[in-house]
Amino acid sequence: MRTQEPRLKFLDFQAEVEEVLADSCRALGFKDLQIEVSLPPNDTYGDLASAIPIRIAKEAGKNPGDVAIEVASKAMELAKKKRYIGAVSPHRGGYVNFQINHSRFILDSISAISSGDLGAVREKGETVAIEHTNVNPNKALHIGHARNLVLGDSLVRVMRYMGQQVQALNYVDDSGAQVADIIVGFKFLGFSDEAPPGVKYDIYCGDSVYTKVTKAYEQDPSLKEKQSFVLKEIEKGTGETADYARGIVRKILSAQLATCWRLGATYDLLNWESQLVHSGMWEQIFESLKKMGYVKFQTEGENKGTWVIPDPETGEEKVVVRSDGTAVYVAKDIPYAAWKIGLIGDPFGYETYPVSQPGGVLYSTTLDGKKGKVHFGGARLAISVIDTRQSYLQRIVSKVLDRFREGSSKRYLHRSYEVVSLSKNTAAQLGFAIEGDFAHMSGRKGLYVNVDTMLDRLKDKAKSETRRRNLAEPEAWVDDVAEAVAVSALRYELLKQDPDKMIVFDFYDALRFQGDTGPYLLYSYARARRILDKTEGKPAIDEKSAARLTSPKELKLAKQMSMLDLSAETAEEFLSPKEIARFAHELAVAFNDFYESVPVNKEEDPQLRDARLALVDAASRVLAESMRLMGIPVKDRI
RNA sequence: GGGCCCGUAGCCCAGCACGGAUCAGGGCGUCAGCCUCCGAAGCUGAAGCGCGAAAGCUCAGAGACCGUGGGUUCGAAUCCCACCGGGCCCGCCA
Repeated sequence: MRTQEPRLKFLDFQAEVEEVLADSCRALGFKDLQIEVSLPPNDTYGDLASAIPIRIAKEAGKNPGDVAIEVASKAMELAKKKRYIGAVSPHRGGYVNFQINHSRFILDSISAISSGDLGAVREKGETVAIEHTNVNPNKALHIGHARNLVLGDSLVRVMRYMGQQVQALNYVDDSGAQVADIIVGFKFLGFSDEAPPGVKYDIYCGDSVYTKVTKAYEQDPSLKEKQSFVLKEIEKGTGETADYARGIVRKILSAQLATCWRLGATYDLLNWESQLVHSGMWEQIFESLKKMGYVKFQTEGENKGTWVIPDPETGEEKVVVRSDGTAVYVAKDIPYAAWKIGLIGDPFGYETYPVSQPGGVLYSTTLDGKKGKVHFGGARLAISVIDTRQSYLQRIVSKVLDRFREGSSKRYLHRSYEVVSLSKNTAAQLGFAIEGDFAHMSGRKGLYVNVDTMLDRLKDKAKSETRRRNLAEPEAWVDDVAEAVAVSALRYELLKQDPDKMIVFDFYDALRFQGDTGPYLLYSYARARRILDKTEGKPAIDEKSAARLTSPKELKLAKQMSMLDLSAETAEEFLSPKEIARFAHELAVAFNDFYESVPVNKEEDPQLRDARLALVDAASRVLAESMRLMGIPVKDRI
C-alpha cells in the first residue's frame, strides 16, 4: 500500500519490531500467528510491546513468562541487524518489550523532519471526493454547521497529507423551500433585500428575514401558497422570480463562503442542486432501476400511484417518485452519489466561480455543455460528511448504489456525526427558557449561535489577552493574532471530541484558552519558535551529539513527534481527524515538559545546545504540521 | 413497533475498532506553590473516611459503582445478551 518510505521514524521502528517478532516466532516453531504490537501502558516497559507470548503459551500449554523469555532472547539476536531496536526484554506476565535505540532514532527522526516536507506518504494516491459544509443558502452558518465544516475540511487535509487526490465538494441546495422562504419575505412581506449597513448579508437573511417569515406562516397560513408559488418558479429555473432568487442565493452564498474561509476551509467545487435536478441524471438512473425491477410502481394501497424501492431496514417500501411524478429528496442524493463515484456519465461542465477564493481556485458546475480542462466526480472513494439524523437516508442511497453496481457501497461512505446543541445557560442568554439541560438548535425559532458571532466573541477575548502580553505591537498585528487564536479555539473544540457524541455548546466553556485547547497549541508552538529566534547557535545534530540527548524528556519529545504519521494513518483509516487533535495535544505537552526542565540556549556546551535546538526545531515543525492538518493557523508569536 | 448513537471522577472528555502488564488517562473546577532564569495562554504539588485548632492519631488495607445485571474468556471499560436512563431517525417535507 505504501509506495514510499515513511518519513517519520516511529513507523520504521514498528515495522522492524513486527518483522523481528514474526521471525522469532517462526524460528521457535510457532507459525501463522497474527503479529500484533501495541504501545505499553507505561514508558518504563519499553517503546513497543507485544502480548504474543501469552497467546503462544495458551496454545502450547506453557507458562507465559517462560515463553516471553524464549521469544525475547530470539528477538534480541535478530534485532542486532536492525537499526532502531535497542533492547528487547521479556516480562513475566507474558510480554516482550522493545526499546528504541535512542540516539539513532533521534538522529534519523530529526534529520528526516528537518530535511524536507512532511506528509505525502503515498506517491500517487486515489481520487477521493469529500463533501462537506452543505449549508442551505438562506442563512448564516451556525456552530452546528461549523462542526460539519471542521470535520470535513480536516479530513480533506489528512487525506491530502496521506497523498490522496482529494476533491473538496460543497453542495448548494439553491432550489429548496428554505430559499423560497427568503424570497417570500422579500417579495411579499416587505423585507428589504439589502442588509443594514455593517451587517453581514447571510446573518441578515437568517436572523432578520427567515425566522420572521417562518413566524408569519404560523399567523397567516395562506402565505404558504406564496411559498409554493416561489418554489415552483425556482424549480422551473427561468423567469423573473427564478432569476431574482438566483441573485439572492449567490449573494448569501458569498457571505457564507467568507465565513468558511475565515474558518480555514476551502473547496474545489460547488455543486448546485438546481443543476443536479436539471442534469437528467436521476431520470437515467430511474430508468435503469426500473429495468432491474428494483423500483416498482404501486397500483394499489396507500402508496398507490407512486414508485417505491424496498426499505433497507424494514424491508417495507420507500417512495422515491410521488404520484404527481416528481422525485422525493433521496432521489437527489442518489444521482449525486452516483456521479461522485462515476457510476454515471458526467453531465457537468466546470467554470471558475466568480468570487476568488484564498488558497486555490473554486470551480462551479455548469450545464452549458462546455467541457473545460478540469474534471470532477468519478472518484474512487466518496465521503459525505452529514449529520447522524440523515443516516437512514444515506443507507438507502448506499443500497441503491449497490444495486446499480455491486460493491458501490464500499466506495460511498457516510461520515456521520452528532449535532451541536446549546446548554441551558447559553439558551437562556439567547432569550430561551428551556426544560432539561440542553436544547437543540433551531434555525426556524432563531435558537442558534452564528459562527461569526462566536468567532467575534473569541476574538475580543483573544485581543485583550494578546494586547496584555504585547504592549508595543501595532493594532493590526494584535488583530491578526487574535483572529488566529479565535479560529484555533473553535476548530479544536469542535474537532477533538468524538463525532458520535453530542456537543453541548456553552459560551462560558467555549471561551476558554487554557488546558486542552487550540490556543494551548499555538502557545506551545510560539514558545518553541522563541527559543530558535533568541539563540546564538544553529540547529545541528550528528551521531555524537545525538547520543548526548539522553534525558527522558528529550526522548519522549523525539518519540512523540515521530508518531505523527501513525496518527494520520489512523485518522485516514477511520475517517477520524480527532486523532490528530489528540496527537497534537500530546506533542505540545511533551514539548512543554521538556521546555520546563531542559535548558536549550542556556546550555553552555555548544554541541549539546545545537543538538537540542535541532530537536526543538523538528518538534515545532511537526506541531505546526499537525495544526495545519486541523486547519489551525500557525503563528510564530502570539 | 423497528433502527442508530451516547452513558467513564463535582463537571467535560480520552481509552473501546485489535480484550491483557503495578495506579483506567487528560482537561475544567478547588486548594497550595513557581516569573532577577529560553514567553505564567505555562509548569509543579495536594484532595479515602472519622477525630482534632494543629503537628498528628484512629480506621480502611483480597473484593474500592467504567449506567445495571448476566454471559464469553486464563483475563472485560473494551466482545455478546438483557435491562435502565438520555438523544436521534423511521413522510407522496427538504
